[in-house]
Amino acid sequence: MSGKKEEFIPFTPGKVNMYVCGITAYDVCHLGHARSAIVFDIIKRYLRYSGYDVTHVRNITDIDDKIIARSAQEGISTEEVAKKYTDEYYNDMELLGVSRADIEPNATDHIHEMVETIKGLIEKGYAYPVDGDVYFEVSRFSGYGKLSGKNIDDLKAGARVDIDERKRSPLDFALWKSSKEGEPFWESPWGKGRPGWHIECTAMSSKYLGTSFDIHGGGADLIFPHHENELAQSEAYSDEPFVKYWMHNGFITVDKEKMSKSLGNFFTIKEILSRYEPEVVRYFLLSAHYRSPIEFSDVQLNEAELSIDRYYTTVLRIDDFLQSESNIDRITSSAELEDIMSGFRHKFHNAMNDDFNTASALGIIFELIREVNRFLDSKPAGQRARDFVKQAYDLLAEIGGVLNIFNKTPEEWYRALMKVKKIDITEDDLLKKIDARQNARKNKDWSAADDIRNELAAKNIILEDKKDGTSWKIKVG
RNA sequence: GGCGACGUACCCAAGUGGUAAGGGAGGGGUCUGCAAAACCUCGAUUCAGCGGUUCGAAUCCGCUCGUCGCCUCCA
Repeated sequence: MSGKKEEFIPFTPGKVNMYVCGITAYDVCHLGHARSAIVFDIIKRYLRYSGYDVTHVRNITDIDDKIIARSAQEGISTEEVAKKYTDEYYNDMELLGVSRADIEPNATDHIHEMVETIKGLIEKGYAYPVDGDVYFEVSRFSGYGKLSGKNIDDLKAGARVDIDERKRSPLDFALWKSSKEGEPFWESPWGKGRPGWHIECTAMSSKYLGTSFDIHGGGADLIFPHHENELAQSEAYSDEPFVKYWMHNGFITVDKEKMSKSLGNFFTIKEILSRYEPEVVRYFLLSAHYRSPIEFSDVQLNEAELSIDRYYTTVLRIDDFLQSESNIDRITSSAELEDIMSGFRHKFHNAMNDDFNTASALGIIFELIREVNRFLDSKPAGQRARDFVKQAYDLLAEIGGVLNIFNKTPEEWYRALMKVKKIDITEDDLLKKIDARQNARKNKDWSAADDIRNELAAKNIILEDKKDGTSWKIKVG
C-alpha cells in the first residue's frame, strides 16, 4: 500500500489469506498469464515452507463483455466460452506445474453476494442506480486513488473514456450493467443485468477471506482501474481496511514492449511448451525479480535451459559418487563446501524474505553447486564423504522444491528434453550405440568410437566418458 | 498532458550507505585417447551522464538524457 517494501505481519499470526486475480475466460492464455500464476504459486509455496497456514483464493471471471463478444463470434453460449477457456487455463497451469488454489471461485456462482454488496453500497450512499445500471460514485470515497497514486482531478483531466451523460462523473464505474437484447442476464433489484468486473473480487474475497485480508496479487496492469476500484468498493462497503499488502508482478516484454493481446506480440503457453520444458519456463520467470519487467526471447529461455542443465549435470555426478563403493575414507579439504552449506538455508531465507528475491536465491544455489563440484573434483572417497555430499544434495533438493524447480532426476530431465526437442532415437537404440562404442574404446579403436560419438552429436546427443561408463545428455541452449 | 518504474560487464541478472552475487558467451590452463563435463584463471577501479549530501554512494537528493508502463480491456 505504501509503494515500498514493508515488513510482513499478517492479521493473524501464522496465517496468511491471499487473493490473486485469475483470468477472464475468453481466450487462450499467453506467457503473461503464466508469469502471474507462477509468481504467486512460488510466493504461496515459500510462505507455506516458512510455516504459514496459507489460504489462497484465485478467481475466474466467467462473465463480461469480452466473453459475450466471443460467444457471438464463435456462435456458442457464454457459459460454453467460459467453460472452454477455463478448462484450457487449468490445463495450461497443470502443464506448467502451477499448483491449484485452495478456492477457485467463478463470478457467476456469486451473483447473489454481489447483488447484496451493491445493495449495501447504494444504502450507504456510495452508489446510485440509473436506468438499470448501478454506478459507484468515486467522489464519495475519499481514499480513491491511494493505491495507484492517482488523484481524481488528474484522472478527470486525462480521461480518455467516452463520456456517459448518465454518470455523475466520468470516473464512476459500473457495479451492475443492464443487459441488452440477447445478452445473458441475472435478475436484480435494478432489473435484468450482469455484474461489473470489479465487484466480483470484492464479493468473493470477503466471502472466503473476510473483509480484511493479507495479500492481494495480480499483474501490474490491474492496479488501475481494477484494484483501485475494488479497494474503493470494499472499504466503502465494510469500513474496514481491505488489503494489507498489495503485490503486483511486472510484465513480460517482447522487444521491450509489454506482451499483450492488443499488441499481438504474445506467445501462448502452449506454443512455448511445445518447444521448452515447463521447468525452463519456470526457471526463466524466477531468474528476474517478480516486480521487474522480463524480456522474453529464445535466447533467454535457452539460457534458462542451460542453467537447469548445469544443475542436473551436477546431480548426475552426485549420483555417481553416492553409488561409488569405496570404503577408504578420504575426506579432502572441504572447508569451503562446509562453509557454504552451513550458511545456505540462511542465505536462501534472506533472499526470499526480501520480497521474494528468487533471482538472488538462484545465485545462492549455483554457489553451492560450484562448491559441490569442487569437492567432487578433489576425489574424495568413503562413507563420510558420501554422507557429506548427500547432505549437500538434500539442501539443493529442499530449496529446489520450494521454488518448484530441480524436482526431476537427471534421467527424467534428459528424457523430457529428448521429447521436447524431438530427437528421433529410442533410448534403447541409444544405449546400444553407447555399448558398441564402449567396445570400440576397449579395443582402442578410437576412430570407430569417435564415429559413433559424432553420429549421436549430430542428433544433439552428447556423450560423457567417465571412469566406469559413459552417460548421455541432450545438448541444450 | 498527469502519475510511476527502470538504466549494473559482450548478453541476462542480484545488490538500496561500507567498497560490484550468480548464469551464459569469450581468452588461457588442469583433467581426458581425443572430447564432454567439472574445476582454476583472466575479465566492470566501476554501476546512463552531471552535480550535491556523507569519513564513505551503484545504493540518498537534484537535474539531464534514454527506455518502458499506467491513465481504455489487459497478467
